[in-house]
Formats: sequence, structure tokens, C-alpha cells
Amino acid sequence: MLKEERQHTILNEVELHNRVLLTDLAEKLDVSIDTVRRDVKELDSDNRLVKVHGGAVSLGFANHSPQRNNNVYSLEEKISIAQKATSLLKDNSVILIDGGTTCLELARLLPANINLTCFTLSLPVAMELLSKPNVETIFIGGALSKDSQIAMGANAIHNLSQIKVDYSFIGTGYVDAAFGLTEFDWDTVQTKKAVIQASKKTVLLCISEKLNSQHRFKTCDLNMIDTMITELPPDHPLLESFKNQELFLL
Amino acid sequence: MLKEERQHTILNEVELHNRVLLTDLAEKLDVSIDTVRRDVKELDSDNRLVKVHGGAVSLGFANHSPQRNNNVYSLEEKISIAQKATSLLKDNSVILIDGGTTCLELARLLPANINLTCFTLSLPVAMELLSKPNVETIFIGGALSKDSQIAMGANAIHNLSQIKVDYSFIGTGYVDAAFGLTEFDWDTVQTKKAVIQASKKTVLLCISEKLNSQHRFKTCDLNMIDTMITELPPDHPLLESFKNQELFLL
DNA sequence: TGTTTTAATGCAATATTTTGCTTTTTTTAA
DNA sequence: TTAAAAAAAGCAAAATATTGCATTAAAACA
Repeated sequence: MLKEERQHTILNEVELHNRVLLTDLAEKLDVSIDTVRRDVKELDSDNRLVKVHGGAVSLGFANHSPQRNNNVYSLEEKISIAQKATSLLKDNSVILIDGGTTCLELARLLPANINLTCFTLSLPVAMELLSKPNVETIFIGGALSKDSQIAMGANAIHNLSQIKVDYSFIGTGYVDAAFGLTEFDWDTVQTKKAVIQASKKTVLLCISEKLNSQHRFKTCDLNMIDTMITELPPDHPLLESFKNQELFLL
Repeated sequence: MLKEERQHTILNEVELHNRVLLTDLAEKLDVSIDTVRRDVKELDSDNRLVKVHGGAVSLGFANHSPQRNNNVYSLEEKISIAQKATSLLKDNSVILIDGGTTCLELARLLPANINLTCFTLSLPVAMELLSKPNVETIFIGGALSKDSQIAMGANAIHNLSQIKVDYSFIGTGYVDAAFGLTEFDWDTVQTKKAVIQASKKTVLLCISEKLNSQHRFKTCDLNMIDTMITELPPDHPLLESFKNQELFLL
């Protein structure tokens, strides 16, 4: 029997059952287990199946795909930004945290020794805040967007108009640049405007990589922002063009 | 059996029921509990589920707060109740789903072929609803309670006063009886009242075991309820005393 | 054709992984 | 707090992988 035939059979078997044992294959193909092993290894490196201990599984079956591997990328930067943002907080501050992964990181990193009242529109952020004993969390209600997991629309905007917070922390967008152009609909933009109006000071959390991309400030004008935080030191050359009296860099 | 198969089964089980016990998995998969534990641990670190003491819960269900390892028990009954509840739904119904594990189960089981507008006060329920393409979700804002993960207080009550839904589905309490006496504070009771007032029909989802406990109807009077659903058939002897013209049993 | 080179296969010795069991530590519920 | 349940850690047996090597088959070439 040709190697080609064997491998073909192996692939068929894997496609059919989603999984196979090397021992079964060896018996079925009437070759040694070593040969099967080598075949499977080859098919694996050709990405035709996934070899696992004791056998092989089909590509679709493979556990390798972590669910929603939300941007594991630039996590370091996001943490660094969020860390800086916490330095603005004082005891009993009233703040608002927007959605997006950077903001979520901020929610995670809120210091445990400062009492805060925290508004949010974001379901994941709210979840995170609930685990903080020192944070009183108020969710701004409204119609929930399926992709951003954020409350928005007329209802949310109205609720926002009723409050005034010391700081609101907003991100640059809900969709990571890696996934394609970030397009914002009318609702998103209006809601973000309402957030800004509900805050005495607005802080933009922004990874430097986005500073010069075409996604830049799709959501809001720079002059609506009081403080911008990137992962870079404030005197970094890349930030030169943002230095002015209006905008505080951190 | 390959490790991959086992883990696949575990994931299926978790997705299906939202939660599983390690002991059940061990029996079902016919391996030691250590093996199951190791598998679950692995899946957890791959962010495919969340491991909790004694079992695992699905991602959407995850009480990221270490708060309470929500009742992995009496799941069957809850599913049965939730299943019955779905029979009340019609296309384009506007409903409200309260918090608690039974209500969460209802959110999970909402049929995919019926378009719904769904209000909720519960963070976990909202999370679940977001995964349903046919459900428009509106979150009722308010101060979030750390243990029940529900919006409540004046804000929530006011928001509730603005709406009217066809059905609201409420549970008996947020804490399972097995965990001790369920004590409700003023806020909880007021909020639940507001829920009832916001609905044309109120449906109580109630495990029969609670019918004769001292926790019975701490939250609301029976005469505020239009329909009561238990896991038992409506003509079951235990339900005899609830039969009257006011209350519809299902 | 006969010889040389290369690839494929099976085997055996040696690692590595997986698994269940036991003991100890931690967590949980009452 | 105590007692029960669950998790963690360590260990040994079993299953599976890896590697080197010998044998055989196939291919290349004069």
C-alpha cells in the first residue's frame, strides 16, 4: 500500500469521525504504529489534521481555537495605559467607564484602597466592577448592542443626561483595528457624545498605534478630550503634535 | 478515549447546561475525577470555560466575582420550568426577565424562531440574551447589587415605571435555599414590586421544593402573580392548595 | 543489468505524557 | 468553630512518543 493511499485513508477516517486512535489506524491499515505515527505527523505539519496524544482530531474539532481570543495583542500597552489612568482617581471620585478592552482593563485595575462610584454602559465592565468591594456600580440602562455589549440609543442618552461625573474614561473604539475598519454608527457616536457631556473631565485611553491610523478619532473630536493617555511617556516624540494647552498628556 | 474527545464533551456539557459537576463528568466520561479536574483546569486556562469549586460554568455564565458559586444543583428542575415558560411566548412579545438562576435558564432557552423584545435587570441574563440574534435586549439601568448582580434602587424603579411588558418572569429569590435563609432588603422588594407593576402578566418561576419552605413568597404576595410555573405537572397533589381562579398553574 | 543512493518501514531502547491513587492542604457549609 | 467536600501535590504504573538503527523496497544512474 502506498503512503499516499494510507494518508488518504487516515484523512477520511478523521473527517468521518472527527477523531482517530493511532492503534486503530495501525490495525486498519495493517502497518506498524510507527508508520501511522509518521503519517499523522506529516499530515499534521501539512495542516490537514491535528495530531494529539494517542491519535489525531480533525481541524474543526481541534481545541486550539480559544473562544473569543479577544485582542491578546497589545495587552501590555492596555494595562500600562489603564495603570496610568488610575493615578487620576481620588477617594470618593465619581467616574464613568466606557466599553472596549482598554476600559475593561481599567476596571480590572481599579485600586482596592479607593472608594469609587462608577457608572458604566458596558456589560463586561459592569461584571468586572461587581467584584470590587470598594466600588459602587451603577449601570446606565438602554438598548444593548450585540457586538459592543454596550447600552446605547435614546434611552441610554437620556439616562446619561441625568448625571455628572468627575471623570469619564473612554476608549478609541470597540473593535480592534486588526479586525478591519472600525465603523461607528449614529447611535454609537451620539452615545459617546452624551458620555462626554456627562463628565467634568474626559479622559481618552488610546494605544499609540492608533494615533496615526485612519481610525483616529472617528468617535469624537480631540478638543472634546481633556486628557489623553497612551502607553508612551508624555514627552515621547510621537506625541509632539498633541501638545497644547487644551490637551493634557499622561 | 482521547483527551480531546473528553474535553470536547466537557465543553458541550457546559455549553448545554451552563454548569457541570466534576463528579458527574467523571462518571459520564468514565475516568477518575482527577482527570476531569485536570481537563477542566486546562480548558479554564484556555478560556473555554470557567472552573469553579466542584465543577465548571460556561463563560457567559461566569460570575467573575468569586461571590457565589451559583447553585449547580437542582438544574434539571430549573430547565424544566424554563422550558414550560417559553410556551407562553409569541412572536414579537415584549417580556421582562428577572434575575436568579431559573430566570437565567429561561434566557438560555428562549426559542430561536420567535422575535422578542426583552427587558432585564440582571447582568448575567443580559449577557445571555446578547447571544440571541432574534432578541432585542434592553437593560434597565440602576445601582447594581453585588450579590444578585441585578440593577435595583430608585433609579431602576423609575426606569421600570416607564415601561409595560406583556409578560414578566420572576424567580423566588436570588439565593438558593440550600445556602441558607434568603433575606430580602427593602430595595429588593421595592424593585420586584416595580417589575410586577411594569407587566401585564406576571409569571413566577418556582421550584416546588420552595413552595413549603419558610422562604415562600418573601418577595411578593401570591395574588400579584398571574401564573406560577413549577417543575411539577399542574395537577400534582402538592399544588392542590394553589388552585384558584386567580392563579394559573403551568 | 548491476550498483549505488535514497526512502520507507519495523523494531527496540529510552523519554515523555497521561492517568489513577494516596496524602496533605484548602475551601465550603452549617 | 468543626466536619465534609474539593483541590493540590507527589508518586508510580501504564500508555504513548521519540530516537537510532537494521532491513527492505524503490529509484537513479552508469
